[in-house]
Amino acid sequence: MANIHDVAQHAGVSIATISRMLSGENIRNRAAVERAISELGYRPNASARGLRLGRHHTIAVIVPDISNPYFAALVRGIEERAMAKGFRIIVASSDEKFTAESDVLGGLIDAVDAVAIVPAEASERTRRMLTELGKPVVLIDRTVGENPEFDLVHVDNAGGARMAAEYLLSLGHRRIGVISGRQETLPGQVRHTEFLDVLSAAGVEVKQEDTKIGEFTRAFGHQAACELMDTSSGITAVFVGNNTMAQGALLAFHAAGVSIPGDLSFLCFDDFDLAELLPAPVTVISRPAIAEGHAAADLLLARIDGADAGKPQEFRHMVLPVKLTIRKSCSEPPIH
Amino acid sequence: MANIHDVAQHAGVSIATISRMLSGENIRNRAAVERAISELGYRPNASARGLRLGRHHTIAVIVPDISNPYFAALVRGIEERAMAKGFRIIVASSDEKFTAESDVLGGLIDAVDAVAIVPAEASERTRRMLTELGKPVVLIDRTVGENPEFDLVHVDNAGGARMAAEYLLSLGHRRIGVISGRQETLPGQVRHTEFLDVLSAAGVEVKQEDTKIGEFTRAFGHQAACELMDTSSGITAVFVGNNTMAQGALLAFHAAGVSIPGDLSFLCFDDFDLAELLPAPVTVISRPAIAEGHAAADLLLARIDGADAGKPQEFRHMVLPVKLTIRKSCSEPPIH
DNA sequence: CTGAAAGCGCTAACAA
DNA sequence: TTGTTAGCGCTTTCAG
Repeated sequence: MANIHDVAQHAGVSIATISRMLSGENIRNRAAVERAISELGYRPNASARGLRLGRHHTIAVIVPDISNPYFAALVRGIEERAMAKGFRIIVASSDEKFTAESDVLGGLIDAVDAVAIVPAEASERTRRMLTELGKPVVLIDRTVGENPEFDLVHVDNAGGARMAAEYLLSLGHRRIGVISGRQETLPGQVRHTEFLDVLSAAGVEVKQEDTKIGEFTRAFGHQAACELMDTSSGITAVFVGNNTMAQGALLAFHAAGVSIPGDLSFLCFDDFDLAELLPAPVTVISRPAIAEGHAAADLLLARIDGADAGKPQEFRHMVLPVKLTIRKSCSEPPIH
Repeated sequence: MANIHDVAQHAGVSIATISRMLSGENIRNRAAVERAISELGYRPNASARGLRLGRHHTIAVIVPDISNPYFAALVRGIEERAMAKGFRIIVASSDEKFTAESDVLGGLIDAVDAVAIVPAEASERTRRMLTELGKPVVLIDRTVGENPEFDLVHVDNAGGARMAAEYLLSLGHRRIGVISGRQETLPGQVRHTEFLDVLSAAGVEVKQEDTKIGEFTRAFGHQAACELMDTSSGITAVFVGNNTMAQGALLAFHAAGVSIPGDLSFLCFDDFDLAELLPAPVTVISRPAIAEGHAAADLLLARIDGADAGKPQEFRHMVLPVKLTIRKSCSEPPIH
């Protein structure tokens, strides 16, 4: 581990000269220094530089669960942009727990320049914790507290829910079930209410017993589907709020021998691998996870530059489009 | 951002006392210091500590692509164990490129204590690059060069391939196609040759034209399946070396209207989500990605401790078991 | 264009 | 048990 002193000695100059060359200044015998650097395999020490500069070329990325394909793709998007600008990322999973986020960020914050987070809670304490970090923050997919002073990236949840509702309506469905995620989250809440609003405007009300709200998990999706089959025999279509719940629900319907779309039309948010290969290739509202990652990283990188340049910036909200991918899991309701 | 001086002043002691308390020593008025710390919201600066100690409580994790579900699960496993021991992880995707690995690690190495990597190449230059890092390294899933002096975690590829071959043989298949990944990688090579060896021992030879070798990608899997359909009409079963290639192949067979297992039995390495929901739920050799991550992190953490304690350790190879999950994509060959 | 020296925040001798 | 101090590797004044 050669350090700057070794290089200086090797090249017969002072350490200041090395440092200057590394930061792009012109020096007299650049050739000798370059040779010394490559001969010794010198790499500036990141900790020393971070300590001195207060900048670490590192972004903290906190997601609920890195092993969820959607979040993995999101992280990939952030990583691509960050790497391109010479930044690296520290990744942590929160398991949807505020305390995990808080602990991780507490121990991390003075080693990173910015934070990209899919927050577990929309709570006030989350907003406060993030504000107190004193570093650029971008919220992804979900908001937090009231008027958060952060950049924000999410997809057009309302538009997606609207397309879903209109599509189901256009096929003739009038008795529809809904499986939605936690209403304390932005996507959980917006997708749910917007979907119901569109139906309602068309004179279609979703019954209490046809509405299931819970965690964004495969387990809850499964449970909700089972409950729907138990208690409400009348629905002809179901709308599910995300991919993990959708997988659970699909498994439950399949196990119970419910034919899709013969007995039940199925529509959900988020695409997934192999969707085309299912017996009834599933129709989805898909969103661009990688692009969301790109947008989030761009926002952060811009703000880091801005902080350097001393120019304050407005907080920006980026809303990315979703699209309705029609496959074969929805049809007209069965005739009675 | 309060620092140790602020705390010392606030509590009326010297900075050394603070530092001591933080490292668990007994001090006289611990109460006052604790109060000062929480009032000022003091957090020791990670860069300063890293610079001073040369230890960073950080592990670099390099995988080919974090958005691949298998690698995402692997990272999750590493993360779980690392976090539990107070370590954090820096994640980077290499896109199967040596240069990316080398660049990333070069810029990273003096900010981390150890490296977990799924290396892109089994090449000698990879072995050398990793050795020159001078830090604990664990290789996951693949080896590198000859007699690498690293810990190694992988699954029982040979056993899995053997089970696959025996299962297909037991169903009566005699003309079998193989789609395998890059032979420069451990799993690519072992799965391929072991599979062929078992068949060969049973007197079954796989024809040249029924063997497709390429990248571990969805695109290659698709292409290979298409080629198989074009050139070799005689195969009754196909064995695919991993999940991404399997997805591509499945898509191709489906598009061509090949019925599984009616026309063709299908068996692959790696489980995937929704496998049970496919028209022919696919039979797989599945491996424990999270457990591999746990094992890798444990090895690294032990070695970091060992380095501290000055006790040298043997390099350890951990081989985790795989299992044959029989679903419905394999049957007896069609009768002619 | 260059070098000497201060100091980022912390830990670990060393002295008391 | 405590305080003083050197120094981890680097960047950046300040003089030259």
